[in-house]
Amino acid sequence: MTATATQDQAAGVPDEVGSLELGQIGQSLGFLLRLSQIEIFEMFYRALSRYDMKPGEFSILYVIHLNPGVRQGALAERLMIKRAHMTKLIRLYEGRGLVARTIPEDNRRTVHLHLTDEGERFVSENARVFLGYIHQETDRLTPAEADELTRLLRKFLGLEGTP
Amino acid sequence: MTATATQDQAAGVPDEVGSLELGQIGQSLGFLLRLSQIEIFEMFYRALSRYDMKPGEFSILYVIHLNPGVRQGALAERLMIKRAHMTKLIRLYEGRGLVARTIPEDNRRTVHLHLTDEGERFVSENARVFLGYIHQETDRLTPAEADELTRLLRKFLGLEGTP
DNA sequence: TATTGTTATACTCTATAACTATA
DNA sequence: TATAGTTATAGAGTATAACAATA
Repeated sequence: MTATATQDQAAGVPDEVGSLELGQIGQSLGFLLRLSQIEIFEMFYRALSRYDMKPGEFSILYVIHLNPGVRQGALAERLMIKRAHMTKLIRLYEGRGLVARTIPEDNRRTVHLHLTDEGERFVSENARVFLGYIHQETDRLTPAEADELTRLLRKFLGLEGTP
Repeated sequence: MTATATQDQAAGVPDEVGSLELGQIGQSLGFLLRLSQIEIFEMFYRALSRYDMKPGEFSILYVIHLNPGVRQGALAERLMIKRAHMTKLIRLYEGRGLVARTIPEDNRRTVHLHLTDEGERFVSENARVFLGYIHQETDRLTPAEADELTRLLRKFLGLEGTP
């Protein structure tokens, strides 16, 4: 295929998408991750757009749900969201009545987060469809391959052995 | 670890990042891809920031280099970049003297792209360090695991068997 | 002096839709 | 009428730096 694509170009034949040569970029983890993420987002919106819930939004609320009282900075670090950005997001969820912020007496610099009753309701109402979707993400792979893919990504991220 | 994190929270013990419970989100391909991409970008800028070259920028020029005369829309589709966005990028590279646009006589709706001499020079000067970087992306994995990871991502993307 | 969160600002990427030229 | 590219506009996500409060 490599030779063909280049020959076609040399011969002035208009290429089509499928025959486009990617070279070593096609083996780049960064390139493949970018394409995969776009693909996942498109799948997500095809499947779940009617639920008016973004992946990032649900993720943050879900992790607060699993870790009531989590410190805002720790949440940001784990989710690789900058602290300044996390402030905006949390204030947004607070404004929507989903998250409550508390400042503990023993360290008044920190902010602890938990879900309001409405936030808990939001998570439990959406968890089934959202978490169910997670298992459909990898339709093109066998179950064993899907497991292996997540295992490798977790190892790449140094997430092995963590919850 | 699941029980511990929750217990700690219930006991009011401030959690730290490493003990944060991610639940099923930690198995989500979308979540892992997002974190992995951030990680790759950070590695990239740590390693290559002095070269004043962004991954996306090099990718586009490299693929034009491999497919001289490629139609702009085909390039956009393959790289999953919206046509409107690709127009801006190509105009930018054209303004920097790296890319030339030609409109073929037989179909004057289309734009064919190729690198200028300076564009070719840019790619050949940067290819070694950029493509060399690609092979360092997966330091935390064994070579076999890195191969398997890219293979699985390519299969997920339906890129198997394409160049 | 270091940590935690906040505010302000700006930039990149991307989406959408309307538009032009061409087929 | 459909296709390819362009233009204009807006929004999301994120980065940076300066700042305040607290330790």
